[in-house]
Amino acid sequence: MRLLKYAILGLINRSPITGYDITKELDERIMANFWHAKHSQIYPELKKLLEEGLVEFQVEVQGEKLEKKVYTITKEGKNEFREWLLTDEPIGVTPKDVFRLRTFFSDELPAKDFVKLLYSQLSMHKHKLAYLSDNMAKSYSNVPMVGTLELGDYMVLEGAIMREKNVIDWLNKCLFYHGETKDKKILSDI
Amino acid sequence: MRLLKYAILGLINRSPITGYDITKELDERIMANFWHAKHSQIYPELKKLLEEGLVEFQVEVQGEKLEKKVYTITKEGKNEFREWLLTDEPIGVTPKDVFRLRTFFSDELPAKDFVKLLYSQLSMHKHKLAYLSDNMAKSYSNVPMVGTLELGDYMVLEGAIMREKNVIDWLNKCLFYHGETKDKKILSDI
DNA sequence: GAGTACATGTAATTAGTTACATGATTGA
DNA sequence: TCAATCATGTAACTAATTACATGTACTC
Repeated sequence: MRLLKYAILGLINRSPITGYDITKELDERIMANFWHAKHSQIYPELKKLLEEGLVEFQVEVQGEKLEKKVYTITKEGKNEFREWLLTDEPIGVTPKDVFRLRTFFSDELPAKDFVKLLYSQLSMHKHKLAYLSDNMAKSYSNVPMVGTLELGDYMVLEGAIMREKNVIDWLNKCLFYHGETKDKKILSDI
Repeated sequence: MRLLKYAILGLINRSPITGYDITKELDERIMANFWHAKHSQIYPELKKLLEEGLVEFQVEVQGEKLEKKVYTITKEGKNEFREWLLTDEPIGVTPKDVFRLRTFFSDELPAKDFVKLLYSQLSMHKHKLAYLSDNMAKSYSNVPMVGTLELGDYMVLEGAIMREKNVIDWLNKCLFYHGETKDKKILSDI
């Protein structure tokens, strides 16, 4: 389905960008909440898009001689991207989740060992939630208008926050089933 | 990281099973809520596990001549599986989500087209939630005991239900941001 | 001058999907 | 007898990760 193609095309469509910056978007910034790719996948894909005439680039020189390729989208690229954006799709297979795989088989483990894993996951997801909430608070004081670039960012960021909260709720439920009460949890946090 | 290895090993560890039935578990049953693989990936992996001495099989004959291989786990297999089950891990990259990719770029679309996509996703996720809830109601009247096989099933099924509810909440929020009120939604459902 | 970030690529390997291939069993 | 399901595999291809490879710019 060439989905990476559309992730990259969409980014270039937003504004001219280098392969390096595309990598950063997909690796650390807001897009990392629903897509990711390493630079070793991005550069070959850019080459392909170039051959297909969907993007083009101009060389910009940074400092004395460091050349960077700034990609822009072509008319054909914009058309293909818009067409893809409009297509509806079935919800497809549920993404893989290693911790749920462990949870499924957790009866093989002494309960106290699994509880330890639950607390560890809980701690990591709480940190991630704090990071995302902080990002949200710093970036938006209210919901952006429909039709703006910012609303897309806002919706996916809110989705990521809701997802983390939900995972935390689930982990707490699993802890509860293992006899771990909120009181115990608070003590363990100190 | 050979994660499919552990998914398969865990299943065989639960009880002797054929490649065909492993496929069904990963394709349609409860495991599909957090892992999946096609038979074309499973049969070669079973071969590998066999070579590594982690599993073995006996041939059972169905009817006149249809042979099936029933796999069981070896002592070494059980040890490796238990060791893996105990290891803690970082939360890792967020899984890819095509609809969120579209959402991120939704400003490129006329609002009414994106709203249509939102309603479509909402409908599909509601159906999935109904299916999962039905499954839960039919299978469990209360939470299984700690240490039972059933608690693993219960926790991941509950996790899947919570996840669907959460996605539905998020879709409704996105619809709200686009001026779609609950009233409108109810009308559109008729 | 050293370390980090910027910048772009390729090679080798592993993971996963789609298509090809074959045959038996069961129930309507 | 026909269709669906049971049952097991391989081949070709696409997607993704890890490792290899190189050089510049900026800041302390």
